[in-house]
Amino acid sequence: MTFNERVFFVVRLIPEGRVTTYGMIAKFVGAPKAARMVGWAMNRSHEQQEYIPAHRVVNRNGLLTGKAHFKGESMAARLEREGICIKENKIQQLDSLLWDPFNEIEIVPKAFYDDLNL
DNA sequence: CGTGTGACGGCGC
DNA sequence: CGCGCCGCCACAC
Repeated sequence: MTFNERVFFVVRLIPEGRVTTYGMIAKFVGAPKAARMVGWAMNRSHEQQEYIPAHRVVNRNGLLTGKAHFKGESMAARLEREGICIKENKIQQLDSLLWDPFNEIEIVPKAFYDDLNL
């Protein structure tokens, strides 16, 4: 799997009403210092066939830094519709909503780490 | 090939 | 607390 494919795989597992951060995803896909690339992957996520809940990815402070890239329903509205409370463009109670892939993902595809030089 | 550009984050000051 | 710097790496040109 490529970097983007690994990122998409993780994002697709985020449940409704929960969020995770660019940095956490970057760590999980084996590129801990490439959080920016996760954001870039989210840009490309629209072009994917499968549904990728990109609105559930926020920055480490809970800010909706990617909101400019959502067409139609806004990023904030999508999150609020899932029961998440947002004030001043920021997720409230981030700690209790945070979905950490390292704690939550039990099984990864065999091919997940294939392209990774560990 | 080279360079610029990010939906970021960690660290230093 | 708020900057600024820089590593990171996929991709467009």
